[in-house]
Amino acid sequence: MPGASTLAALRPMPELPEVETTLRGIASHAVGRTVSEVRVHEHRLRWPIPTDLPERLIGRKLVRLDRRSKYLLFRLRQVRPVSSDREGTLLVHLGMTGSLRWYSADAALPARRTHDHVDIRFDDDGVLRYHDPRRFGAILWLDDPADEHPLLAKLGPEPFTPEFNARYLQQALASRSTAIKLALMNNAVVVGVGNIYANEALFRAGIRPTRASNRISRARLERLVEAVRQTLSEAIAKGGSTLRDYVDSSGEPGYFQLDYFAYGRAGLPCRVCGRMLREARLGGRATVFCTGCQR
DNA sequence: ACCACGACCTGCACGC
DNA sequence: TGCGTGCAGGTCGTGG
Repeated sequence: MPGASTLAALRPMPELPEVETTLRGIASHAVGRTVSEVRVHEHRLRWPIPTDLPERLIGRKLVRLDRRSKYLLFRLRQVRPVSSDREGTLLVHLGMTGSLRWYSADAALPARRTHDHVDIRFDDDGVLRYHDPRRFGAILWLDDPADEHPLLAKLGPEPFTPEFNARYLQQALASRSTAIKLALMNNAVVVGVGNIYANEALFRAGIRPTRASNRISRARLERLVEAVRQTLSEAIAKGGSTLRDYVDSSGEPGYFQLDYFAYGRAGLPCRVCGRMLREARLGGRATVFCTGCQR
């Protein structure tokens, strides 16, 4: 068990693996259910939760649950009072401290705690509860086609699709002299890479976070693409890194965490070469790297 | 067109 | 002990 200060330094946030883990946890319970009740206790998130959210959701059946970038997209189709092809999308973003937890009907729903902002009840009496201390998250209703919504329209490729490859990256970065770490975290370049995984992927790829984006060889971009995928997929496989605030959809405090090479390790010896890891600030974010392993 | 940075928000660690 | 300060971080919006 690491000391308390170490834990604090390693407090992960809902990055893509955590969002993916949440999706998988919820989908098995909620898909196919119809919304029966919606309670909004606090509407002040990043944007106000629409006041008509209950009437939008009630009587609609969750037909699919998708993820685009770090957005969870609940596809809902009208079934009551009359069935129709009307479909809409509930968009949920966890911000930095948000979590969604499913409470099955088998047990009594626990009393609301501080920062429990929304309850969505389904026809089997299961409840999806949104919790978000810092309220950086978002809950919005999108009329279809949701993909044309401004929040989704200009997003870059998903890291696991074939579109995200070294050729694409080289072209996307060709006109950018900005630091590669900032480019990686730019959602127009590729989605789903936040601060933690940007640090880790760059370490694994052997690329200095401050390096100019358009000064990286194709071969090294190949390595970067692989590093991004490996870092994310390892984290997903481990159930998402878990942090103080983040709880997965069943409420288990995740004890899974990537063995970080860089993130949160400034001043500690590099696990590969032993040199002391350096810290810089890039775009206001903690940036950790090894002067020996990363060029 | 591009880029840097402020703002949003709470909880926690830290120093005086 | 208690208080003030800074940091954590996703991402939109703004100003350069």
